[in-house]
Amino acid sequence: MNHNPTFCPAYRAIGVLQEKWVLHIVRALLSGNRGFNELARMVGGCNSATLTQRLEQLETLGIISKATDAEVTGKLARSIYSLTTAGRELQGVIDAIDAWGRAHLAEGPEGDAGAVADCGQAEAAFPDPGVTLLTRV
Amino acid sequence: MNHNPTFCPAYRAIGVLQEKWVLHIVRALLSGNRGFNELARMVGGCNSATLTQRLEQLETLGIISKATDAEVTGKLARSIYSLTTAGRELQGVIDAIDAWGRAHLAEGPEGDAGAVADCGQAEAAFPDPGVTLLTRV
DNA sequence: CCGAAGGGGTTTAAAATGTCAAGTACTGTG
DNA sequence: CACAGTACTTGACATTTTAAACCCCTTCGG
Repeated sequence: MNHNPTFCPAYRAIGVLQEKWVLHIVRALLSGNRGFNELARMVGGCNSATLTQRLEQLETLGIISKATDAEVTGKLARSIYSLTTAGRELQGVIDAIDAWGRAHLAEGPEGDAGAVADCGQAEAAFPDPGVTLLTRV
Repeated sequence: MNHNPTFCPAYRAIGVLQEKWVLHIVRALLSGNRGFNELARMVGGCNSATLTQRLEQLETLGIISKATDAEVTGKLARSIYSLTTAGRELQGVIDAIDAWGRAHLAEGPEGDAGAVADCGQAEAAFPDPGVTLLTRV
């Protein structure tokens, strides 16, 4: 088996989804449309530079779309990011990851079993670093 | 909503799966156990240094396991990587990504429509670079 | 015995990427 | 008017990935 990027959609899909933050962004957007700073706060740990870049890439790929809120009076309109149809269909991927995570990552390396909060609809802003879980060596 | 790493399995799962190459490695391993070089060829584009690191991390996470094949004639210790139960359960995630990829990434930016090979069981070795699809800016 | 080939890596420095703290530009609020 | 909020940009800095060597070991062909 090979996963030649040119011919294999799955290989390419992985290439897109494995990019840092995209899964987090999609997950945040699945729960509703968001503004830039709002998104930044939700994915917790992604700075504006990286977020701007990812957002542009995802827009180019047709996964998200950016709308400018015309309601705002002045020149600076509030940007609103939302998922396109293609993006919304990533729900299945997120669900699968979510299910796997609950089954195998419930108690982390720290041993905090029982602390499996739902976090699906929580609202507090966490300025937490985007920990990787993978121990860098 | 927040995806606090400490309390949210989904957040952590994303953290693990978004690491470069892990999805490719898991996908390769889902089709059978593999040796180091074999794996390197299959994920096409991942060099040995990175692969070694990822493999170690995935082993630590309990997603894959490494065995040394003692059967080989003489003392040639061929390493064999395989998925653990947890790793095998990522099949659902891969399937979801695969389905999404087929639906939305079938014809890439290059416009090579119709070239959607199955690639699920293909065997040729592709020394292709791990293209990212996301246009770096 | 020697060299080439295959397997399984490690080491190196450089290139690619990601991150951080600031700063820009503009507006609505107190 | 100072300040907070919006959406970014910038330039220096840190981390990650990468290619290319290099090492060890075994089997195969002369």
